[in-house]
Amino acid sequence: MQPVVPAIVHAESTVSISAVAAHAGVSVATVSRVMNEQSGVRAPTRDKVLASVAALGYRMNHLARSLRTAESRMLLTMVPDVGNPFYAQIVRGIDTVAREHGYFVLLCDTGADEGRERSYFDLLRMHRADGAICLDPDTVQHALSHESISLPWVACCEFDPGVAVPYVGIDNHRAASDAVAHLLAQGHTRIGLINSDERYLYARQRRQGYLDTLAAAGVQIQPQWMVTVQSLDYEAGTRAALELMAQADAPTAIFAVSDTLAIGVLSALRQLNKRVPQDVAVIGFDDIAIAAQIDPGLTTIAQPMRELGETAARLLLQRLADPAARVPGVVLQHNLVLRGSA
Amino acid sequence: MQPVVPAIVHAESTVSISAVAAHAGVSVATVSRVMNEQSGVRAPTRDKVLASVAALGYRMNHLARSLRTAESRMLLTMVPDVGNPFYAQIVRGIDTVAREHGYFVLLCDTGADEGRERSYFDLLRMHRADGAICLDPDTVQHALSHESISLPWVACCEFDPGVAVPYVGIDNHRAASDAVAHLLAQGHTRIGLINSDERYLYARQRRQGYLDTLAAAGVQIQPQWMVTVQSLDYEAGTRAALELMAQADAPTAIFAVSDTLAIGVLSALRQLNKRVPQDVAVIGFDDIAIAAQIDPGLTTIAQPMRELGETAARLLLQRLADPAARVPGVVLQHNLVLRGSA
DNA sequence: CTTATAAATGTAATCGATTACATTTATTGA
DNA sequence: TCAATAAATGTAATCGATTACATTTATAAG
Repeated sequence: MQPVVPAIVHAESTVSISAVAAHAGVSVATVSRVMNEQSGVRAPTRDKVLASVAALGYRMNHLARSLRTAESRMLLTMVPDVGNPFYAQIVRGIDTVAREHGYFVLLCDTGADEGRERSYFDLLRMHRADGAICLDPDTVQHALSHESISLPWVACCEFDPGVAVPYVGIDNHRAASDAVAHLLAQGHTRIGLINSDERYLYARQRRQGYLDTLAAAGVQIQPQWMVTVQSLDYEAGTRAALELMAQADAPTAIFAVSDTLAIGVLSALRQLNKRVPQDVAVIGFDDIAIAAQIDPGLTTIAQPMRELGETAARLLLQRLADPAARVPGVVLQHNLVLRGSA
Repeated sequence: MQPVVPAIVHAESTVSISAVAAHAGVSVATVSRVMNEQSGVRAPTRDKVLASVAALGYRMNHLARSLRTAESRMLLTMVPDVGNPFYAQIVRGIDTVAREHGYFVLLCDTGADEGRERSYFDLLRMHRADGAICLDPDTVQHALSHESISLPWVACCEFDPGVAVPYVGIDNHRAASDAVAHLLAQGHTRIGLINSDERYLYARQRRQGYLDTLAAAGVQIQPQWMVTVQSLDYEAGTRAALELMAQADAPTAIFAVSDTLAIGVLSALRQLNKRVPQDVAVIGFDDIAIAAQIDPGLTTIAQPMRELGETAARLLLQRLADPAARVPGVVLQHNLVLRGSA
């Protein structure tokens, strides 16, 4: 009944280099040379081999090669949350560069959990990946630094200054400062901060940028205007904003360290019948695609997400190519994108 | 100056099973048995081995094991666009189940490109992954079906009915029908459709659901109210909506087959000073997280994204465990989520 | 205290590639 | 045409695990 597939197709999966060699009447060494496009094989021989390869449907077993050559051509990427558009864009950047260089990306969602991260790091030790890019909180990185300092990995966005690992990121202190300065320039002095989990270096740096800029402007800092959230989803932003606005002396502007949080904030303000930006101004961080779509448009600090990913991948590749080389840290430019919300 | 790491750490990467065996004074077979928690090793011997493992910092080389056992414990996941929140959620579902079963997920962004997909499928043939989950358009799947029918993979969301491959998805025809029926019930008769690339089965099915439901209601179908877009980003939705609304006889309701498109539609309507839902009602598809955050909230057809991913992973695992078993197709429930936009 | 039997451990082949080195074949110049 | 040399090809060790089978050691029964 079912008019199915010829038996030969099923055989595909078991064709080895020696089968090809036998079929072509040459040695495995010759087949290997052909497969790797090495010189020193006469054209007729090469053709014979390629014909056998085609006839048998041979695909090289990469495991065997990796075992022998001790490289897997996989790049491990550890992100706290693949679902977050910010990380998704970075991953695309990594993927682009990796593909260009013949690597595949093994994407792992750690949930910023140290245990998961540790288990993923093992993939490096087990030679299942050649190198890793870590986007997890620097505190998590730090916890692992003793055991993994000698492993080939780079840090992206987050990095522990005490760990000698190549990294790429932005100047978070300056970026936060720019955001707050913009709010100050608009006449706001009651500025709230919705910050994420301070295990993240960026959270600590942005808070400091916030504090320093307010201080420099001679604005009194109110601890109750700073709230910390444990996750970056919309609801977290909403909850934080409701908390902030419930205060007698509520802020007139809110700086959220992530666009997802900021969008949650906008929901909260709508719920409270506050107009944005007239009653409360809102500024976010990252400039994810949705920021331009909502109403009002979200004013935010743009990070070069693709470029962050691409750079991280390049740094890693560089390190793999020359493990001895001193790979520098690189800081990319952010910039303030003005839209309707502030 | 730099008070760094003891030399032993660097040695880690080269410790093999035979080194452990030598250190512990046993054979490699015994070490292997201990590592795999097999019975038949006396406690003192086991302890000796484990002590050596710890002392040397041994990590098994998974490549070698995979070569021998012919399994890599990797699951390949091919998605058209990792950046789309819909796919991101599905991926998380896959990841959860994979991890539970000791598998890692190799995530590949194909951009719905047949060539890329083909090259990724090679990972299966090269034994770098044990099985694959494919979310690409069914036309792409179809193009590959001849060569890959015998490979262990399953289809998620998209599937080619002509290819005997396990799949999980929803009833797109019914779902679209539900959406259109809701708009009809609200009194709309001029209903636009923003559909995506019809290489996708879901696009064809949803269009058919749209057409059939209108026909059943005795509503005249206007071809110019159906527009097709090539990508699912917000801008595509905006452009499509502008095109739709530029017509003399513009629709009073728009059904977009993706929430991202629908959000783009809302932008367009705002630009045109149309009120939603009073002037134009909008209904989306997927129920991604942002749908609940915007104003007005997006009425949409919810897909069980996590569950789709989890089910796909389970089907695949099932197939790997018993390649002979006839794995059925499974259809999950969608449901209409009413918010402000329609 | 033997011996039969069960349990623990060891030996060596194997997975499928790569590659140093050995051997065969082709090319060149006299 | 033949030796000398260069080029092509082959042989076999190797990567680091698993595992069937062989061997040694422990336990039980008589």
